Amino acid sequence: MGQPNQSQTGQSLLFLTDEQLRIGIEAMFFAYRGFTADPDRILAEKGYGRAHHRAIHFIHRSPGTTVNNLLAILGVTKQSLNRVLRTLIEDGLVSNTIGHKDRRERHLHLTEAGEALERVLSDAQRARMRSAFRSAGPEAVAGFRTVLEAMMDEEMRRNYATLKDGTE
Amino acid sequence: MGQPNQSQTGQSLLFLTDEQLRIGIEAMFFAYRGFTADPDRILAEKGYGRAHHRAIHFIHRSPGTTVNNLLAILGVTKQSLNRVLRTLIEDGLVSNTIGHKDRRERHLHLTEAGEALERVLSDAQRARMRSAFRSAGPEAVAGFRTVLEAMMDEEMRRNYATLKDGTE
DNA sequence: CTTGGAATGTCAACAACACTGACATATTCT
DNA sequence: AGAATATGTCAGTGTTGTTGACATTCCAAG
Repeated sequence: MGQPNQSQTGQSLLFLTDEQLRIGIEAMFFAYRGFTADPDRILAEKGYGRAHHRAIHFIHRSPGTTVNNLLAILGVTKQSLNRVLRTLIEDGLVSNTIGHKDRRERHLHLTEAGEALERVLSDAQRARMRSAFRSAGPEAVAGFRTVLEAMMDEEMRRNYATLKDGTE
Repeated sequence: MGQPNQSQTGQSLLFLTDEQLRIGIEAMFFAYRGFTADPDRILAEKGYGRAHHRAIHFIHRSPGTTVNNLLAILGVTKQSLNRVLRTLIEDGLVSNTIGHKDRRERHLHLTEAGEALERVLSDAQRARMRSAFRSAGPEAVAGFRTVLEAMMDEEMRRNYATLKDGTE
């Protein structure tokens, strides 16, 4: 693994050297920091954290989703999610309605205040993404997406794909 | 800015719609999870966390670096870094030598055991990165890097650039 | 040389948020 | 009726971030 892999078919695989991979790894690290920096600032002012942002984002994305659905997407324990959800409901940002088909389920929606916060957060995040996309150009963006998709766990790739299709 | 990319009929800017940006945002989210998944598993077995991994990675990358250098790169408080560093030193993974030019500084190095753990961790992370790069191809990788670089904060982009050059 | 400020690093206490485990409740399925 | 499912809660623990206080070392002005 740690071995240099130069004895392949030659220079066509130069982008797979350990050095290139290290650069990719550090690019991920630093870029993710930028990716979360703007929302983090807004959330900190309001006494929320990144976990609240994730919940708000995916409830906005899939209105009426259940707690179990959210659990699968976020990949945290229900105790952890519940703590976040409880504060969001108490603060009137998320509503919690009993399912009519299966009354065990709780369907989650953003309230008007919740949608407002979501907009502020995603505007900030989108602004940075837009600026990065614009300066990189469409082909770079396509490559960006291709690599990220290949980096996901299989299970997450499925979540991503269904979200990508917009079919929920 | 200078060139006419903006004044076109919108066709060429389709990749900047809010929907496309949302997909990019979620791709970052899910991919980062995959990116950290393998090291996280190894670290959990040994009772360490992601912060330990970051410290180990950058000490390996820049042997002899000082605590202050590391602080600038990692972007955390010195108290937070110190806790992590202390356990690594206690466990014999990192060595801590007083600077001879400036005796306030501590120069950090990985011990043999530290290098061994670094290798295990980065092998795991590189394996995933390599597989993603290989299946995506060189052009996608170039785009990936371009977009990530544009997404960083200015300050982090400087850190990244100096690391990228390998000049420290 | 001494002294005071700046730089560097360490210790202590606290908060956010993840985890596990155990358990309660309501509902649905068999 | 009893098993399984979906949700919520309580208690305890660990990592990692924060602030505040403090010790050590260096350097430069007096």
